[in-house]
Amino acid sequence: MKQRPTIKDVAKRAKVSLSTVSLVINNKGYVSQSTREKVERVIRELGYHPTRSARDLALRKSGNIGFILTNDHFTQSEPFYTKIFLGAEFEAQKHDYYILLTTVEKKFDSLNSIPRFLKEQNVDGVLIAGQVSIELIAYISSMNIPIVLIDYDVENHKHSTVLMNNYRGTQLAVEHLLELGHKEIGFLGGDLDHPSIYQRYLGYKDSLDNAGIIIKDSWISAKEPDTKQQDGYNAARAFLNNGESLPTAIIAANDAMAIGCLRHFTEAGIKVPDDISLIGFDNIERSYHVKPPLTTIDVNKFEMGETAVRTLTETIINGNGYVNHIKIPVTLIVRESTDKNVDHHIKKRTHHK
Amino acid sequence: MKQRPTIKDVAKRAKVSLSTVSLVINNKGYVSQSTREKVERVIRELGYHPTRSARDLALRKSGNIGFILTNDHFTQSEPFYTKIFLGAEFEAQKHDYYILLTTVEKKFDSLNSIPRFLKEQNVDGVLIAGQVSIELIAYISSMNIPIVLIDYDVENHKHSTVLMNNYRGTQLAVEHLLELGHKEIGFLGGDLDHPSIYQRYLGYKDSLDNAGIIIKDSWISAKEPDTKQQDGYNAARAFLNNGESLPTAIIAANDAMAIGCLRHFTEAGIKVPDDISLIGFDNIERSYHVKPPLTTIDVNKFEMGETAVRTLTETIINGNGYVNHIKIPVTLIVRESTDKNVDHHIKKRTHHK
DNA sequence: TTGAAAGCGCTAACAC
DNA sequence: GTGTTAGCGCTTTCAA
Repeated sequence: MKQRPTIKDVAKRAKVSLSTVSLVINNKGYVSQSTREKVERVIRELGYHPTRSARDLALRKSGNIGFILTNDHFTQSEPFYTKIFLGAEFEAQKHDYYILLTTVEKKFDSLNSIPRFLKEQNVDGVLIAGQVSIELIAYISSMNIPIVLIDYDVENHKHSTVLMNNYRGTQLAVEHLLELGHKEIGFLGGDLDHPSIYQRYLGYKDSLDNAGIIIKDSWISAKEPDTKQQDGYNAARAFLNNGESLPTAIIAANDAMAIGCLRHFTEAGIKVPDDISLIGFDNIERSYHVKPPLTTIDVNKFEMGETAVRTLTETIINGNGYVNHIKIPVTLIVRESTDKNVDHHIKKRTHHK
Repeated sequence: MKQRPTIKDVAKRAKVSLSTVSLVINNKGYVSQSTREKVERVIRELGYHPTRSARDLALRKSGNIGFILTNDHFTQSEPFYTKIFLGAEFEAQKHDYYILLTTVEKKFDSLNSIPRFLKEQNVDGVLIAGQVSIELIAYISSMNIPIVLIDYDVENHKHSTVLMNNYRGTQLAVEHLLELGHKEIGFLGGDLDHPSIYQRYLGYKDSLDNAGIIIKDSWISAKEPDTKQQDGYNAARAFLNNGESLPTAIIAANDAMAIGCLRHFTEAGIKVPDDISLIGFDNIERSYHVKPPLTTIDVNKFEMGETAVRTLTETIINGNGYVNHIKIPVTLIVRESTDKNVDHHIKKRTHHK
């Protein structure tokens, strides 16, 4: 790094003391308007910027926050976490923090899984995104470093969380379908043990309850082990084979499952949305490219990152007792997979007579 | 950050001076085996770790390297740059550097496009990945900060580069096809002005030249404006409509174009690899999922990141005069889109008589 | 409202 | 081999 001006140079040139310059830089204490302006001018002339390491040393902080996610999450093709990172980086800038990004393996391994910024105590707080091993979370927790969990909720912890509003998401989906005239609405879910999926299920169930609609067992398929495309495909087959009539619309636990479902329907000659409406969740890129494009639920990932950093900096300032659970709002994206196909059905039934 | 032991605590407890401890930590100078062991033991006992800011301040360096890529590149669904980042982070660890990742807009804008670690001079060197605006590169260059360009080659610059060996890639592709018995090999390229694409074209051309095969104009389509899937689709149509007979195999400038080409062939009833063999380039995720899975060229992204950091640290040490141009080796991934379909053709032609 | 001086934790001469 | 000491550039009492 090339030689650059120090606070001393600024002081000398502005003919004031070091501390005055420091006060100006940090907008602290009382400095007369005239000296302030003078100092600011010199700073500009010299192109002065405080040296981070010196400041951090004096302040006894690292000036960094760590961002941890799993390898899988970081290199997955859906840019979900990268967008969260971008939001985090944007907000960190406002608080004068740098973000140290690192990935860890899914399974905990006390030798390799511990990010070096933790070993070296080079962060003032940590952001954890997605399903990071609870052992690691416990480890960090034991170091007494402020933590904010993003898009992941584990039980029995005392950290702040930033999640998307899963419950509200399926609520929006149901409202949309009700407005279109649907009364028979199914839910295609995978692993209900996953907190997010369960919230989505609850949002669906409560909304129909509130609308006075009694959910038939045959409208729900939630026995799949996971929530991937293949699970959606299998679940769709289960729907078709259960001997009951299909609901007029289905809400899937996520887009991947919706796409799998769509694929099976297509193969079985069932048309979306003509024969049945379909809603996904997550607004992944592919949800837009399938035929028909999926109506789905979107969340602002950038905002998740921003909020997480804001919460983390507050925790750093207020101490570890500060805990906050934030749900980021979701929005309904209406595309072609939902329609008033209730009418079609009625028409069809009429024809059948 | 909680109170932690300093070098002073270690010295006191080990009953040695500060400098001895420092020497032990940094593996410098001469320290007797016995004191070294004593100090190391105390360090372990106290769980001591040097404070970065203090060290950086004393060393007058930032201890960070910047990693710049465009927003588009970072959030694209193909995890190309994220893998490069991972490799870079891995190597940075060895050199005791932290990586500050930031994205910039594609178009340069002197107000917003300049990463803050540059303004604040908080990096000792910079990695630039992909097509970052040349204005920004010039700006950084003017700051006299060491730069290494990754996967991007601009003319007239004096920086080190880490590129994949594009030339060797198409050479491998041609060799593979020749081994299968192909003699009529086409090239489906887009924008030949792009340095990487041009290298791929050259590798193709030179290999056929060396094999004594004279390339027919009709085997080459390189008039498309870009290298996306749609361009491949269009190029494939051009092939079919030029009135000449198709070559027996085609090498595309990248997987995206190959997939577009494949799609058009499928629509036109041309079977891959039965009627024609097809090779892509880049080994993107989708190249594996199309039917048939594409034979393609792969490069180790992780290694690109590692190499870039290694080169950068060398430049930081040796000064900006140090320039190195490194090509990362590529490998051929044989899948189902290539076959000895030359024989099929011959058979067909025989039948036609 | 401004200045002097101590100290943050570490490195690197230089002396012993 | 090991200890002493003077910074690195900044913040922050405490006086003035």
